[in-house]
Amino acid sequence: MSVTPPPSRLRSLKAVLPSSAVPDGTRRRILEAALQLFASRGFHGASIRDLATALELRPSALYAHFPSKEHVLAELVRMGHEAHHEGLRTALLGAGSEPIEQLRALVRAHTLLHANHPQLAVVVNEEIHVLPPELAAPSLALREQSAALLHAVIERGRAQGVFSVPHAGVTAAAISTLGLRLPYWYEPSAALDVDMLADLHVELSLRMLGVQGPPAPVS
Amino acid sequence: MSVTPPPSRLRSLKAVLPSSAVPDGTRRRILEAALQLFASRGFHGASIRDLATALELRPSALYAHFPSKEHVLAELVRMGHEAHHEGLRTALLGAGSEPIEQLRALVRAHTLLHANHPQLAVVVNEEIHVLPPELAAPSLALREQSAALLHAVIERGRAQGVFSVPHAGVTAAAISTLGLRLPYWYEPSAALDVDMLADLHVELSLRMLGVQGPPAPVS
Amino acid sequence: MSVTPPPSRLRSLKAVLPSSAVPDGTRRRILEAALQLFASRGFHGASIRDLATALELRPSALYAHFPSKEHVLAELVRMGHEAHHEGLRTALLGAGSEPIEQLRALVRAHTLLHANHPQLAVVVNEEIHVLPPELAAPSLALREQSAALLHAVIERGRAQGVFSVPHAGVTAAAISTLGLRLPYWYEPSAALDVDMLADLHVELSLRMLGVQGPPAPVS
Amino acid sequence: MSVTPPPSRLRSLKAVLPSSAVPDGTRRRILEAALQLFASRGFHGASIRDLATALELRPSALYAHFPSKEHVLAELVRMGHEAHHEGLRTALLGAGSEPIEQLRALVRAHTLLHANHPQLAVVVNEEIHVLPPELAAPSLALREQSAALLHAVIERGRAQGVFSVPHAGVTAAAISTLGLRLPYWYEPSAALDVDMLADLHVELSLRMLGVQGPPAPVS
DNA sequence: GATGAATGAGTGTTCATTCAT
DNA sequence: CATGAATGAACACTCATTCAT
Repeated sequence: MSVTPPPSRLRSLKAVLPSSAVPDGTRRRILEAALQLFASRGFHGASIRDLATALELRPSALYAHFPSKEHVLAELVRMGHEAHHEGLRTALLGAGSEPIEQLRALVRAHTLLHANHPQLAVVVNEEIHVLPPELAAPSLALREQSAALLHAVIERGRAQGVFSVPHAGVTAAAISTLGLRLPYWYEPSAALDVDMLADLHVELSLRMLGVQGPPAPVS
Repeated sequence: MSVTPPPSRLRSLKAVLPSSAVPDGTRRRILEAALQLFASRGFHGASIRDLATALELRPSALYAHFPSKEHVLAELVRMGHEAHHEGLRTALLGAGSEPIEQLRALVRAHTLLHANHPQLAVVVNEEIHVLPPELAAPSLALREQSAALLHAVIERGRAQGVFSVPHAGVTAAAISTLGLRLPYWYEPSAALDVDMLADLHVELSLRMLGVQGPPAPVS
Repeated sequence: MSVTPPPSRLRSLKAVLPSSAVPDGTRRRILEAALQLFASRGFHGASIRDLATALELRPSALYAHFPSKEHVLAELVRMGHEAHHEGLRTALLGAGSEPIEQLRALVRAHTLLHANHPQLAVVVNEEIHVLPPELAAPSLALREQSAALLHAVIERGRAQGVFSVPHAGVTAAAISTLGLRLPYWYEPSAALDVDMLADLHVELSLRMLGVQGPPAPVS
Repeated sequence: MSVTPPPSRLRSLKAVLPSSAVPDGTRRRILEAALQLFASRGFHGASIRDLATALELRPSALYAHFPSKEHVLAELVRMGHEAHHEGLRTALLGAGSEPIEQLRALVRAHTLLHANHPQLAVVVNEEIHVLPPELAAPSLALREQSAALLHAVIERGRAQGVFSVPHAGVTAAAISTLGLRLPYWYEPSAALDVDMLADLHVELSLRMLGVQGPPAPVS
């Protein structure tokens, strides 16, 4: 009966995998289409038939590449967490030893990842809970490692007296959150491109950490 | 057949409706059970049968109270937005005319609502997208009004020179976001109760707005 | 493509449940239709859709009465074993204390049950192996009790010297087997009705046990 | 996904083809693995994928050797019936002209075949019904010829007055049945090896035919 | 001979919903 | 108000089989 399109929580941008690790071919196409569908309708809201239709394949063909729908999600979630963790780690490595520079690098990378891969960010954060524990575990481990990177930088900055913060945990959560909600409202534009956005998030983070930034430009 | 419990994205606290507007009775019990289920498994992940089972009722009995599963969600989403909007409006009314006091009031109310009603916050933010436009519209309108309250305060503060901010929109988004992710990590405790949390969010918000707070206490 | 009817291992007699314990209604109709289908095509060869079609129902309607296809089979297998065990026990109770009379009663009951309920005999014996252990267990327990009845009679007869047998176990198996293959070749007729058949099996059993019967009639 | 092994109706002995007519190679390996699987799970319960997995092959590889799954079964059924018929014929040829000796030979051969090739016995008897008539026909013809051999011996013995039997058909069925259920309970052991079993079946058959055997040994 | 990718039909089962009682 | 029985569509997934390589 229904001819109206199903509701979607994200604009239908082309979904882009962050990793070059997945070789071209049907497997990659499945992951990309699934990323798009899971991001816009949720794991339970997107059926294997929807996925097959989007790929111009028959549902059964998917099972030559993944043992189950859950495994497709698990792979996306794993890739998302790895790209995120790798992005943070690489940023930190190029940032010298100053806590302020390290924080700049982390926040910038965090924001760029979420702004450039909004679908993956959504899937990773909203759908990981449908995975059974054994499929979610590797990603949850990575997540903790990534959180630890931020915490360590904040603690070092505090120890050195460059950060001044009422509550390290809540502040760290606030800084993380800056990126996590991006996919729901941000869309790159000339007036606010990803680079400017990253700069703004860096500035806001430093303010929360009690670091006096340069004088704020007019809006 | 399945023995293992389905994965859940939230701890299974007792779900609590914010409003006294719903009279006791089966209708209220349905809303409370649905809130719990939709929050922990998502709208598509929780079936009418699950809901009926949780209520010790037969699925068909629910249709005497709501015309469809979607209408149950719509009602929750509406209540959530109304409670939120009402909470912000009330806070603002009691806050005097100073932008700093107004912002304090808004952030405090925003944080308390999300900390005290985590299930409703999750359902309102993650599941509204499954509603067809006509059911989602009233809530989306309220949401814009609530956002406008925050924007107006920030703009007034800026005009009066008490807020100094690199980008009003991004900063407003950052402040809103502070509350939205709470349900995923925050749990009230003696070491960090909801009141302290609200104070911390106020402090972080003011810092982002360039307002020098009191000297930060250690940890 | 295929328009030819699926192969069947049994003639399509009306399947008859042995028990009056199942009340009339859809549940009973399902059991009867399943008995017919499982007997003629095997559990795996008969689909839920076949069953629903035979009942002029939609497949989903079956799940209001049984939680799974396996549970339908399990119920049939249980009923078959209970009817069998009950039949043997009742026969034995009315047979006095003479081993020969007791054996007569057991063989007669065993044969009548298999001859009168060929579908149930086939399902019970050929399909029980598809049940998971927990569903098969009660029936397997009954089966052992039934076997024990026959063994006990043979042993008592041997102890009293009225039976003379080269190997009790093999002979007991041979007597049991007399009934088990009946559904594959026997069809009641005026020339060989179930009563005559039971008499013949009694005679053959006694001969195997070394008991001199009455002079054999000419074919 | 399933971790528990599928239920099986036969112990997982190594399945052994009776015939040296099948040359070594993949075709023979397929037949042996199929024999094992069809015997333990039934034709419909064992998939081409199961078969390929057991052979460490891909499903498509099987189609270079057999045109369909049904043809694999048909070949097994044909081989089983030929081995059986050949076994009976050979036994009869070496048995002289006395009905008693002929019957001894037939029963002995029948029992040895079923005891030594339980999987084939099960497949031949329980799965032939899934074959379409044209694939089953040759085997059914052989089956009738084998039955005719037994009937002929019984009739000659009756005509000569050495057998005395209440009903030739029922008695012949009883004698045949002796072998058919063997795979479900018999396992060769030192206490009851196949040779002893064959002797016992000969003895039981002769008793059913009214021939006084040697005095029965104790147990 | 064997493979990997695909197909089309079909599997058992669950879905939200209806309706007579 | 609530139930039990039913529906029709959809679900994730498996089936035997094909075919280009």
